[in-house]
This record gives sequence, structure tokens and C-alpha cells, in this order.
Amino acid sequence: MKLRGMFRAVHSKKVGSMTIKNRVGRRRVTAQDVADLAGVSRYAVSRAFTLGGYVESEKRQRIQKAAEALGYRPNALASGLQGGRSDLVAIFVGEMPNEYDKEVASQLVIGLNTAGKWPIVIGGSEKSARDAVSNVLRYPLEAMILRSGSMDVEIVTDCIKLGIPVISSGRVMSQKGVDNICIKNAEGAAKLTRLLIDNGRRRIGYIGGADGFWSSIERRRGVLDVLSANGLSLVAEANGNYTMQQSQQVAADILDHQPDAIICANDVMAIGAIGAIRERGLMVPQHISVVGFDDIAIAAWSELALTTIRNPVDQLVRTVVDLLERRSKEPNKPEETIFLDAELVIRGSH
Amino acid sequence: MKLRGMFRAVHSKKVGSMTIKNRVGRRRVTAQDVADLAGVSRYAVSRAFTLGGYVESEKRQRIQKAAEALGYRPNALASGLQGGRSDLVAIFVGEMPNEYDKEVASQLVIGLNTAGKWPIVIGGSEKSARDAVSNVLRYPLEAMILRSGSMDVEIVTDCIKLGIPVISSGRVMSQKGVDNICIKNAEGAAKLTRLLIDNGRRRIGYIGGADGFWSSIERRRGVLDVLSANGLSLVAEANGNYTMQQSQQVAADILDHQPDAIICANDVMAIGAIGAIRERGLMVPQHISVVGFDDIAIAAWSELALTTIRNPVDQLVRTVVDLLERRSKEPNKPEETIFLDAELVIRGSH
DNA sequence: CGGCATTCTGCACACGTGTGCACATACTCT
DNA sequence: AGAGTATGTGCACACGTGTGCAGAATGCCG
Repeated sequence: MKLRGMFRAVHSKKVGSMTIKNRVGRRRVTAQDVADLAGVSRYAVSRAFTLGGYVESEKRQRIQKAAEALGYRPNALASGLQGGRSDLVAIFVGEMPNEYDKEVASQLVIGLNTAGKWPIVIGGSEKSARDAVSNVLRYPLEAMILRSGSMDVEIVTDCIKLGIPVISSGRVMSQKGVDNICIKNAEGAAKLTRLLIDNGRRRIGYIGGADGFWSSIERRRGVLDVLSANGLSLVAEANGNYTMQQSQQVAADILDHQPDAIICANDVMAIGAIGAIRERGLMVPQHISVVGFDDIAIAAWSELALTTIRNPVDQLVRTVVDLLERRSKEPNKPEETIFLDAELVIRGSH
Repeated sequence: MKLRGMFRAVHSKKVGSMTIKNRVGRRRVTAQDVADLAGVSRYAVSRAFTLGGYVESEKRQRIQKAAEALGYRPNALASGLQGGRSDLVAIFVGEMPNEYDKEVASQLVIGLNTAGKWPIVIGGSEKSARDAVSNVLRYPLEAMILRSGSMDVEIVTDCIKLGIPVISSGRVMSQKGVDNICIKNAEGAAKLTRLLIDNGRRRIGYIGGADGFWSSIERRRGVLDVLSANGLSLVAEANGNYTMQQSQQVAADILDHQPDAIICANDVMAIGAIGAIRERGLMVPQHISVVGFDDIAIAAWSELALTTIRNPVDQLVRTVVDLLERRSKEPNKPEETIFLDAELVIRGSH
């Protein structure tokens, strides 16, 4: 029997009765421990835990029993060290200010779990997250998944430099090594605009998202294109910063221009706008139409019945996982940019 | 100059011109690479990246420059292997069916990031997550943070067995090695009930959360205690499963019992209830009072003005981080159970 | 019985980093 | 000058696992 396995103490390398007893936080149980208990070699334990390993079946049973008893799990750090799949993935999710962002983050996590990946999530403001990302890159990540409208490009170049593939969702980046997945923002916004015009609306106002967000720019473009194609222009416009409170505030200004419809760059802002309208004693959609974007859960609430664009989270997640797996299998495959269809959800607010 | 550092190929151990060129996924840059470029020893590089390390300042600069150029980052797997802080934490978040759950999960992630921890997030249904947790325990976690009302106890015992401290938020567990952090559920529910009674409400209905959830049981208890102390009992009761749709459906049944108030175990269910009430042409609070629990963002919306109990996410996050840090510092400290105050938020729906 | 394929086992090494120890050098104080 | 302290450097080892290689044991077939 090997002394090494028996008398290893954690906080001191000296061997002796003094040091053995002060094992404060129990030492992690290793393959050697299992081997000692089962009366086999460490290598047999290692082979019993890998798929193609040759181990005598009776011995394998003894090992599994011992491992069970000790609660042994191969140390992921040690096994990851020799370069196989790490199954670690990072998700950068920004500040998640609104419901849709949180929904996407949640579903992404669940989807990745189902695919057997461990997502390390990084959130918060860009500048605080900058350091965090840099630090998390110390792990051998299989991919960095970006889910933030606004995004420090340096983060991407850092990843690429380290050979870590990037999957950007919600913003299309044309850098080498970046796969993209994004809803057809302009098309969705155009559909909403056309719907309103078809319904006879002519005095259309717009509440946009935060500056610098990719989706914000694209959606606004979709609105303006359709308007100008119909010889129209916005009667008023404001920045709602993608939040309900801000939107409700700026909607008041827009109402001063007597619009007959307000297009909002996302659903929570539409809710804010509806609040502002009803506060004035006006009704939706009888006096003013309101449409949103994303189709978050509450948009279907009977008191809102928000007409909006479905931004399909399930498809998004499936596609991200698919891109990830294909990229893992074939690291040098050409970059892809996948656009998700923007489906109009007709309810009662238009 | 060492050959080892120069001619290491990734997918083959044979050294020769054939194997060198087929380095598909670039090999990760190591401390040796930085040392070679900077013309120093590997140990100097290692010391330059650790806090107390003695390195000549001129040499340190050369190293940092070389590291920058190569994009070097110490491999977290390798450094984590020798037993220091891993900074890895797992969060188990269940299915996150409602807004509040997602909000908590999001803020927990951000709070942990700020504290310099890397949260590996595990979500989804209990039974799918069971395997996931077991697998993620291969990593040397500093703690397992539970954020799920219902919870497989086996997960906890697995962690304890491995010496991984558990921090449970939202449910109090009396197991060894588990710190708890939880809002005063019963007290909050009691406050809501008293408020309604003080307002003259007598025919009170209740929409509860999903079965088996700790918070669900506690909140219901708080309601019943106050009612019976006032010689009252519920006129109707239903299970809203913590979701808006379900709640709106079951609220219809409750309305058949002519209540003058409905207490909901969380805000999204209150929103569902309000939907059901308004669909019947009744008004809140003129005809029926509705109160919720959690104070999610939309509860403050002018069209809802939901009276509710503040379930303070910021305090929760701060406390979790604090418990985590104190537990890390002192692994054998006695378990703590911290209760957060349930503050009544008076708006217009009661 | 010999030749061969299959199954099993032990050894050695690799993965990349941090750090205690021993030693070297430089600087300060009496 | 000598003693003592602060600073810098190289070596060796540890962390825990997976796996190629070589060899052993076993079984099969002619």
C-alpha cells in the first residue's frame, strides 16, 4: 500500500501525526482513494470511468461500489487539463434591463444544460464585465456566447485571439470567427408599420431603444423605410431606453403631437406607452394604436392584448446550441449568419 | 532553448515536420511561450502573474509586454488544480417560470460577478437538472447556491458529502452545511391580509403557488393565521401554479364565490387575477381588492399600481454573496439562517 | 502445440501552473 | 567589515487524471 495516498494532508506537506488531524476542509476524494478501497490500481479506476476502457467486469463493479461509497467524481480540472472537451461555455448577457433579455438568458442556460454544456454567465455593465470576461478566458472555453445588444468589440477580439469561437445573438458582427444569429429586425418593424398603415393610421410616432444597440438601429430603419415608401414620416420620436418607466415618460411628449399610432421598439416600452395613453383618458386601440416587439409573456395578457412581433426564444436557443455543436465538431468551418423570421402576432392593440 | 516548448504538437505526440503543421485548433499559449519570447524563465512568468511574487521590475515589464502580445492568460484548470480558490460557484435555478425567478437569477449572476466569482448556472426541470448537478460537481466548486422553491434533497446531500457548502435562498433547510436566506413569507402574507381586513374586506379569496414550494406553504399559513385570528376564513381558494395564465383561469372560479378581495401568492398571479376581474366588467379596487407578493417591475405600472410585498432582490443578492465569502473564509462556521424583512408596498389595488 | 487476436494491466508521461526551499545578490545598520 | 534583512532566481515537486505503449494473460483455430 502506498504511503502517499494514505498520509497526504491538505495544509501542510510535512508527514506526521500532528499534521494529519488538522484537515479542515476535507480533502477531495481522488481516484487513488477509490483504488485503495476497491483493492485495485488507480489506472483501473480511471479506465472504469472512461468509455472505451478495458476493465474486468467484476473489478469494474467493485470500483463503482467504492466510488459510490466515497462519492468520487473525477476532478474536472485535472481531466480537462489534457486538452479534451471542457464542456465549458461562457455567456455574456449585459445588464438584462428588460424582460425579454432575462427570458433569453434563462432559456439559453437551460438549452445549453440540455446539450451537456456548463455555461459560466457574465452579466452587468460593459465596463465591469470587461474585466470579468478577461478573467473567465483563463478557462478553456468551447465558445463565448454573446447576448447583449451593445458590446465592447475588444471582448470579441480577445476571444478570437485565443482561438475561442464566438456566437453572437442579437447583433450581427462580421469579424472572423464569429457566428451570428439574429431576428430580422427591419423586416419585423416593417410588418408592424404596414399593418398600421393598412388600418388607416397616418400619424405614427416611434419610441426607440437605447442608443448604440444594433437591434435599435435596425428596427428604426424598418419603420422609416415603409413610412417613406408610403410618403409618410414620423410625427414624433423619442428614446425609451428599452425600459417601461422611461418609455411611459417620453410617450407623454409624443402624445402632444396627436399621433394615431405608436410603434415601440420592444414590448415593455409598449406597455409604458399604453400606460401614458390611458393616464390621459384615451383608449387603445380606439384612439391610438400601440404595437411592440418581442412578444414577451405578459403581452398576451387580456388587458393588454398587445399586437407585436414574435422574437422566438426557442428557435434562438436551438440555433445557438446547433451552431455551437457544429463549430465544436469543425473548428474551421466558415462563419454563418442565420436570420430568424419575424412573425407578426396580431392581437387587439393595433 | 528548450525543444519541448518549440516542437509540441497538439494532436500527435510524434515530433517531426509532418506533425507540426497540422495544428488545427491553435494550441493554447502557455507560460513557457511567454518566457521564451521575453527571454526569461517560466518561473519568472508565473511569479509576475501572482501577487506576492518577487520579480525584477524591468523583467516584469518585458514579461507583461510579451504576455500582452501573445494574449497569454494563466490556464485556470492548471492553477486551480493545486487547491487554491477556484472562484467557481454553481447556481441551481430550477425552471424560472415567472418574472421574479428570472430577476433573482439575473441579479445573482451579476452580484457574484462583482464579487469575482464565476457562476455556472444550472436550470430546467428537477429531474433533468439532477444529472447536470451531479456532473458539475466534478468541478471544485466553492459553493452551490440553490434558488428554487422545490428542490431535490439528494442534490443537497451530494454537495455536503463532497464538502461543498450550500446556500439556499427561498427555502429554509435545516441540514448540516446549509446556510439559508429567505424572506419572512408568513409575515408578509399576514401584512397583506391585515391591510385588507383593516380596509373592511371580509370575503377574501386566495390564489396559491405551485404545490411543494416552500414559499407557497409559508405564505398561505400567514394568510390563514390572520384570518382565523379575526374570526374569518377563505371564501375560496385555488392553485395558480405561480403563472399568470393559470391564475387568470382559476380566478374565474374564485369570482363565482363573490369575494371582495383576492390575495395572490405572487405578483404575476395577481396580474392574472386582475385580468379575470376586468374581463367580468368589475373594477380593482372599487369592487374587488387584489394584492400580490414580490414587487416585480411591472407591479409599479400605472395601470396596475399593485399593492404587494417587496421581496428585496438586492438584499438577497448581497446576503448570498456575504454568506459565500464568510463561509469561504471559515468553512466550519456554524450554519446561519437569515430572514429578510417583508415590507408592505402600498399602491392602489387594495 | 504454435500462431494469432482479444482482453486486461501497469508504467510512464503529459497537461500547465504555483510555491517551498535553497541559494544568490543587494542593501542597511551598527 | 560583519551581521542582518529584503529582494530575486532556479529547481523540483505537487496537483489528479487520461492514455499510448509494452507486455501479460486468455481464448480460439488450425
